[in-house]
Formats: sequence, structure tokens, C-alpha cells
Amino acid sequence: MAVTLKDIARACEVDVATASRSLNGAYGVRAETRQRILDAARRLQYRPNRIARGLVTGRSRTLAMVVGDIRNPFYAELARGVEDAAYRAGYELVLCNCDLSSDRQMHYIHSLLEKRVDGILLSAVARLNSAEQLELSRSDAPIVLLNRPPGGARGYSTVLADNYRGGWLAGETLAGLGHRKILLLAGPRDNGNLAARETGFLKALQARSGGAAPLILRAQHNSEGARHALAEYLHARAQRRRLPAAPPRGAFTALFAVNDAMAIGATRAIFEAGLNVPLDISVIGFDDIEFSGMLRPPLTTIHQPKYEMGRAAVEILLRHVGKPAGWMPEHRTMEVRLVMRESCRALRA
Amino acid sequence: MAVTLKDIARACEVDVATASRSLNGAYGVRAETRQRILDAARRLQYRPNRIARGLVTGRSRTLAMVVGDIRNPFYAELARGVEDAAYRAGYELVLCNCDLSSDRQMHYIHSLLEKRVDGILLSAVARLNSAEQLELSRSDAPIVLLNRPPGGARGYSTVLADNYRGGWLAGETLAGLGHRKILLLAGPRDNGNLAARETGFLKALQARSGGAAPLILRAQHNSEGARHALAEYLHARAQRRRLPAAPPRGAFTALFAVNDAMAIGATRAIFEAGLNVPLDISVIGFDDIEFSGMLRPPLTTIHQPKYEMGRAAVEILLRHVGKPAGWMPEHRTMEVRLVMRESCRALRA
DNA sequence: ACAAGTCTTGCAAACGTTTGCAAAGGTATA
DNA sequence: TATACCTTTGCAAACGTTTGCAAGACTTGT
Repeated sequence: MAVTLKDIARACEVDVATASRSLNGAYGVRAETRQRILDAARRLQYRPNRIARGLVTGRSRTLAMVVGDIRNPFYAELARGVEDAAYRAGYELVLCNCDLSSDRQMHYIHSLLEKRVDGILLSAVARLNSAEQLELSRSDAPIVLLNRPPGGARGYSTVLADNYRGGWLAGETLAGLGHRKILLLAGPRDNGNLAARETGFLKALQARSGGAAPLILRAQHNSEGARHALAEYLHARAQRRRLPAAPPRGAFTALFAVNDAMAIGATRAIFEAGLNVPLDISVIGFDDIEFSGMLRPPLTTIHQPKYEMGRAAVEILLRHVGKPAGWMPEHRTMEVRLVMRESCRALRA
Repeated sequence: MAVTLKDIARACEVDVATASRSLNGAYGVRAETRQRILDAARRLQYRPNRIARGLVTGRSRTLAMVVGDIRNPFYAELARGVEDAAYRAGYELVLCNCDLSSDRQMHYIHSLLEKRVDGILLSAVARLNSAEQLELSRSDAPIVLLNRPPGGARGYSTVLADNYRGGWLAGETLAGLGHRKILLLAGPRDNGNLAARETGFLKALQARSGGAAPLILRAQHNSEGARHALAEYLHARAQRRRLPAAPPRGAFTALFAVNDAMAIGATRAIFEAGLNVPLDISVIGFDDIEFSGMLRPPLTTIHQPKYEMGRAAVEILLRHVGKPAGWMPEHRTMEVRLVMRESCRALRA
């Protein structure tokens, strides 16, 4: 059995109230008494029961983050930012993987509310239906959407990278290097972030005089999906031209993948087709996950400040904690920047 | 204010006890009454307060995992295994990053004990001093060491990959391919797992007749550390031979890095020195993190069943939950296997 | 119709804290 | 010496559940 306040009160021949006061605020208890109690607490290895405390205070000093898949390095980095910020503020973090399943996401949210966490960071991908949204909105824990476009659920605070600008940057870069025949390796249409990158990219190409509309290839937003889709595309093209052996050089000279995982898969497909990056095809990605720099060739990409995004989300969340539901949603969009590495080359005009 | 049991009891004109019983076990309450209560609960959006429940039951249905750095894909995969297993058993997971800091690790462990989590999975790297060990040992939450050699702390259950065997396998593989001049890219000496891989590897080379002792190079156990150390080594060697321009071909034909991150860093160093993998140097790693297969060339490595290790740890942990401290520590070592990809080639004799 | 049993329900204690309130005790001021 | 004030301490309620116990209602068997 664990040692409780009562035990140490008995040992010191005081009331539990005095013991409690000594261990928390120092106010209103004689220094000598207080010291006696502190000593006893240490001696008996007293460990306050946070559950009991939480019951009376109504606070758990715990934040929760619901995430699609922690194996995704992007989320892992985000989670680190969140964790560090929470830790520094004296909060703990509960991490939940909902595995892209909407059921599981809702299950977790329920649990978290039952546990009375002080706030929730939502960065999973599954969309909420309207019943779920209603349910969320009347929960009293503040919620911040992290890396989720606000489209689905109004009324929440959001932290988001400037996906549109990033896509635009990618387009500018490729066009600036002289590329005209470009492939856009896009993700599923219903992913808001990816879609924003896409439109930014297209806008940039349009803005360039003479920028022809790019080819668009849609794939799952992971390495394997991108690799598969691009391989198939290259293969089909080779066949159409009755060049089964020779690689289909020249159809496009550059490629923008809407995230790094896809860029990596695409790079593989390109090499497997006997082509070279960046000699035959320049590749640019999005995210700047840690591995991008370790690839051969190192991947040129759009950097998202993942860690800082996590931090910012916690700041906003903490500002809402304890406030009555009269919050004003805050929206923060974080700047992105180009990281030029070696997977893109300039085309001589 | 949240709606409580009392509210729904009042609404149905029953006692809170009946309400509680209806919502939990169905036993001992008339079906009609029960239904009335269930309806009211739904209507009022009742959400049981787990804190209160935890206080009386003494269980939180929460497991905790303390991890060095979740950005490390190895830990992320481990965490997924843990999470899934916990979820399936009806538990939640609290993930804590201690960032390789011993202080922070201890801080988290304290918090977790105060929160009365039902069990703790420890897979952080920081060593515990004896005071900390004592403290842990008298806590009443069961603890399982995950991917930590039992050396430091006896008395705990452990789940571990067969590091020795994996090292041995790597040695066998390289020797079997005809390599004789081999470099061992080792990690810090005080890391038990890495050390076991090292000795396994050396034993395998010794066992081979004519297996010369390998060169040993020690580095930090991450990409950058390995890259730096190897680059320096290759450079120094080139200078010694007064071949500043020409790469130092032939000093060794194969290399074993004790984890994949290091193997990746090493591969980079090799290419940067103008050499080729696997033509000039064969590379073999350890872990089989997801990215290994996406590298160019895809990395030959020793596979650890990370996900399953997480699962196994939870199984053991759950078996101890609720048991009086009369546990018998269980030790589970998981099998590793060789994943042959393209970073190793056979030497023609 | 009565005893014995079963089913349903309520009462109240317990879990380990925090905290408002009031009762002491002490000290300074008049 | 009496008054007022401040400091230190204890009492007890509260947080929202679960659960042992007992009382009442109902059923069954004789």
C-alpha cells in the first residue's frame, strides 16, 4: 500500500490539512512544522496521489495529442515539439496513435475527455463527421488542430504550415531553373494540406510566362504509393513508344512530390527505370524530414518548421486552458522555406 | 460543468449506486430500470469521470512508455507495437520522451508513479543510479525493460532482440561473401546492446578459419557521428599514403555498422570519398528501420522485430499488473534475421 | 398462507486529496 | 489588562465514483 497524506500527518501528529499545505503552498504554516513534515515525507517516500488531487482540483496537468501514425517522421518531429513545450510548462503528454482509423480516433478522444485532460492537440487525418464535431465542440477541454486545414471544423484554433506558399516556392524553383516539362506527383484529393501545396505549385507555374500546365499524377501519399504510380507511368510511356528497353527520357525534366516520402519513392522509381536524378529528372519534395538530407542525392525540399509548429500549438492550447468556453480561436500559419540540395539541376536554355 | 452520475440518477429518480451499476456491470439491476438509465445517460451526454473511478478502483487502465527519442524510427516502431497491444487490451498509453537526459527520465518516472499508471515500459537509454533503482524497485507499478540489457538493473523483466546473434549473423554474412579485410563501425562502449552486436560479430569472424581481426572504428551511434568518423578515417588514410586525390581503395572491402543510422552515415561518407557501395565497399547494418529499403543501394541489414518486441513487452507487463509484488521477472529475447539487399556483394576469390 | 429464497434497490463508506471556515494561540497596541 | 489583529492549526466538506451491506419487494415451493 502506498503511503498517503494521512500517514505522514499521523507520523508528525498534525492534521492532513497542515500536511497538505506544507507540501504545496508554503503559506500559513510555521516554518518549523513545515520542515518536520517535509522530512517525514521524504523519509516515508511519500508520493502524492495525482488522481485524488485531480479529482478535487479538476485539473490533470496533462495534455493529449492524437496523431495518425507516430512512425511517420513528420509526426514524430511534431510530437517532439509538443512534448518539449508541454514539459517546460509543467504538463505531461499523452500520445495516441489512431492509425488513420476514424473509429479509433473517436475512441481516443472519448477516453481523453473521460480522463479530463486539460487540452487536446488533434493532428490525425481522419475527418470528423458532424455528430463527432458537435460532441467535440461541447466538451470543455480546449482543442487545437495541428497541421489540419480548418475546412472541416470551424471554431477551433489551428496551427498550420503555409502549404500554399510552399507549393508556390517549389513551382518557382523548378521554373527558375529552366524546367518547362514538369510532373506534379500529387496526393489524394481530399487531403487539404496536400491540395494546398498543389494549387500553390500550379499558380506559380501559371504565373511564369510560358509555363505550360504540368502533367498531374495522383498517388497514395507514401513512398510505396509514389514509387508504384511513377514506375507504372514510366513503364506505360515506354511501351507506348515501343521502347521497351530504353528509358523514356525527356517526357518531363522535373518533378514535384507533395511530400518527402513520395519524393523518396519517386526517386527510387526513377533510378529503377534506368534514369538519373538530377541529370534526367530533377526532384523536389515537401516537409524536409530528417532523412531527406541523407539520401543520394540529398533531396531538395520545402522545409516545414515542424518542431516549432508543435511548440506553437501548445502555447495556444495552454492559453485556453482553464478559460471558460469564451475562447477566440487563434490561427497561426508558419513560414516555410526552400532547402536547396542536390536533387535539382538547372537546365541550360 | 460536466454531467455526473448524480445528475442522471436524479433524472431517473434512482440512487447513484443503481446508476453506476447499470452503466458498468449489468448484474443485479432490472432490465427496464437499466435501460431507462442508459437512455438518460446518452441523452445527457454523460461521460464517466475516470479520475474519480481511478481513485476508488486504484487502477487507471493506463500504461506508460519512457523512450529516449521518438524521432528515432526504431523507437517509433517499438512504440507502435506497444500502443497497438495496449489498445487491444483496453489500455491507453502515455508516451514520454526523456531526450536522453537522466534527470528528465527520472522526472517522468516520478510523475507516472504519482499518476498511478498501471505499468511502465522503460526503453530509454539513460542509466539509473542505485538510488533511482532502489526507488523504482519499491514502487508498486510493474516495470518492464524494453530493449535494455538487464545488466544495470536486475529484478526486472526484459524484452530484448538477440543482439549477439545478430552481430554474429552479420559477421557470417560478410565472411561468407569472401570478405577478409573488414571494418567494424562500433558505437560507444557503454551501450550494452551495441556491445553485444560487436562481440557477436567478432566471434563470427574468429570462428571462420583465416578470419583476420577487423579494424575497429568507434563513433557516436547516429548518422552524423558515423559519417564524420568514417570520413576522417578515409581522409587520414589517403593522406598517409600521399594519395590526396585518389580514394583509398582496398584498405577494407566490407563494413559492419552496429545500427542502420550509422550505416547510412557511413554510406554517405563512402560516396563522398569517391568510392562506391557495394563495388568498393560492402555495407551491412542493424535494425532494419523502414528507410533502409529506400536507400540507394538498399541496405543489407539485420532485422529486429520491433513491433513484436513492443507487443511482447506489453503482454508481460499486463501479466504483472495487479499481481502483488511477487512477480518472477520474465526475460524474452526475440529472434533477428538477415535481410539481404543490395549493399553487399560477393568477392570473387 | 407462510417460510424461504431471489432480485432489485438504496444507504453510506471509502478512495486521497484540497480548501473554506473557524478556533485556538500568540503578540502588539492602547 | 483588555482589545484587536495576525499566525498557526484543525475540522469537515467536497470532488465523482464504486461497492459491501442490508432492507424491501417479489417469487416460489410447500
